[in-house]
Amino acid sequence: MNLKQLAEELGLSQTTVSRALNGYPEVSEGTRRRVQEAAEQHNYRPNTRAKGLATGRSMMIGHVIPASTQHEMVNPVFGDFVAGASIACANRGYDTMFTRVDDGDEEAAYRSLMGKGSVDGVILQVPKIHDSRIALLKRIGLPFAVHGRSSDVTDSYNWVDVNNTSAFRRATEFLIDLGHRRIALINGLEIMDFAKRRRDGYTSALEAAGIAVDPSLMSSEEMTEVSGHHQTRDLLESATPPTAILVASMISALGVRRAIEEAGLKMGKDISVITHDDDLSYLKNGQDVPIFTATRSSVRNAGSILAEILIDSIATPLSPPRHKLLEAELVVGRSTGPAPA
Amino acid sequence: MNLKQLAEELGLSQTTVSRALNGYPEVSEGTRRRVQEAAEQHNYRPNTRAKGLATGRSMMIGHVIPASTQHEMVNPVFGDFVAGASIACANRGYDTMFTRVDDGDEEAAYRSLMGKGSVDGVILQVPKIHDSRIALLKRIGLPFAVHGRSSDVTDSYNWVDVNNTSAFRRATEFLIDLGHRRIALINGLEIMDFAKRRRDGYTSALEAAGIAVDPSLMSSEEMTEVSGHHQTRDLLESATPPTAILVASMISALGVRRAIEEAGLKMGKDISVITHDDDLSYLKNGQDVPIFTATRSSVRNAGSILAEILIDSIATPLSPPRHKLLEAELVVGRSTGPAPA
DNA sequence: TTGAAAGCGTTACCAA
DNA sequence: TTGGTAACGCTTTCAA
Repeated sequence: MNLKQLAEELGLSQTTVSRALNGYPEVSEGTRRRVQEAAEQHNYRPNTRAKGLATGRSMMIGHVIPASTQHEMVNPVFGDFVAGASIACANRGYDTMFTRVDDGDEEAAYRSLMGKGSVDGVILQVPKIHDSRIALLKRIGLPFAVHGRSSDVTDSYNWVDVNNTSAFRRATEFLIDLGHRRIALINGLEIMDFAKRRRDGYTSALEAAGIAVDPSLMSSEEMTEVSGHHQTRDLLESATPPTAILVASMISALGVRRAIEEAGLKMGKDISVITHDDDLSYLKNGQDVPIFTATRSSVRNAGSILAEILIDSIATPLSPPRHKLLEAELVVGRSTGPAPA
Repeated sequence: MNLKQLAEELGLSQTTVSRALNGYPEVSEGTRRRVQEAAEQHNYRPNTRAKGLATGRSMMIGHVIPASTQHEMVNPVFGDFVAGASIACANRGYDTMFTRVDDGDEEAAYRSLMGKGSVDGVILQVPKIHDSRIALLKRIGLPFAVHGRSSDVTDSYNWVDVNNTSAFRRATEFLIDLGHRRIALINGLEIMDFAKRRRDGYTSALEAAGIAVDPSLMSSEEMTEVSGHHQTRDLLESATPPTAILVASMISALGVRRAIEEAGLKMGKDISVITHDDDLSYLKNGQDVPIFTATRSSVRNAGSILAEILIDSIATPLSPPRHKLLEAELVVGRSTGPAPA
């Protein structure tokens, strides 16, 4: 059933039926009800492509996943983020599209999405410290928003991020408070912006406590079980092994646990381990200090906020962000778009 | 740049340009080259929605993810499957769309996708033993293919599955060969078809070896770390604990490991544990017997084959599957569609 | 080998 | 408050 047939059945014009269904004010209440009922009864849904062609919008938000980030899909937070974003999109009438590309084909993918008009905007994840995608998207004019920040990029853009720096600072402080002095950091690749921020949090806590930063205790690799395993093994085999380990990723942590077990050590007794995905807080001077709190739900929340911001910026590219910015424990949202016209 | 502009620039009609770009034979080679070069140079891409409207196809394959299956997204095999499918789709010119729905809204989601014409077909995952989605999709005429099977469904449909039964039979045989007699199965929820098949493989191996199936050694719950943990704890606390555990999911296995560690037992010494995601084979009478081999790449492969099958069935709904069916170690593909006209 | 023109199912402008 | 009609950007039939 299409609009034409529905209109004929009702003895009305397509125009009126369309208006009634899309909530235009100039339709009489009686007509509107009649139209809505008929539409309901015939299970009518406007064709996406026709609607898109007429309006010039695809009502679709894209996610481009390069192969190298592929293993990120293993990461629960990826799923949480995407779920949060896609629900928020759906609430605003937007669908979610995935494009999986080989490394190096990303630029082509964005150009293609833009050229074919298949999406109204894209969500960027896992930005690098210097991320060329941002400049590209600005250049070709495809609206976007970033989950995370890109330190070296001076262009303005919208982003939402977890507060990695303060989370890792607090975690390090916690371990210091427990009496640890040799605290290792098992980090992700530090071309990733979030990894750099995490390290910054870690080093700043050490420095504040007057503990020298020891490079041999810091390790930066892909966040996989295999990497986590040998990063840990190397640490444990060194002349002066750490008494505590701070792990940036739940996936790496699998390998960390395994290596500790293999070394015959007992976690929590011989060595302390904190992972970013732990839901953790502790009492300090009678105060409950959060460390990593509900990371996964924060990320889901971030996805949903980010989607909202993106969609707002699509609807009215030059208006100020009409968004309540969050500055919650772990989620920081900020909109640094151009000033309104 | 759109077709009209490109045609004007070339001094040709839209018709000819369209034909040249879409590989129609009746275009002279000279014209074709000229058109292709101009298209290349201007970075022209046909608008998806216009093309879709004209052809009646959306060139989009959908995945509907209900909230309850959400946690499946945590499972690496989910990512692998989706990656395999989406690459295969891309190779055939199809995009991939995700719809995340609340539990119970699935039926509405499929109806909506069909009604709006947003997808040409959908991929079903994690079928239940009796799965009502299959009948629904047949009823509304939305092409689909299933990753896994639905034992209680008698309708014909296309599916690709991992051979769960034989994998779990072999794994159980392996443990029996090692001398184990009290082998536990930590399974997913057995309303899922694959979970039932896994149990069947497990029990059939026990029966073949003359070992009585002990219900107290079989546990069936959600595949989460928390469940895996307490399933294992219960097993270990029983009067007659198992000497080996067969775990259906890598996520549950996290909890299993933790529970074993907490009980002060050592894996591989006090108790043997095999997980479905292990890449495992063993020597038996001088022969290398595969157990779980490269499950993740099998699943990726399954995704790709399934997408191909789905797309073939969309293109020519009544033709016989022109597909090479696989009967590899762990992947079984089979097409049981209606006979060709 | 090429082109004109009629769709595809909507929305949106301009009249009535 | 309603309707006629021209877009939207492409494919496809029919003619030339």
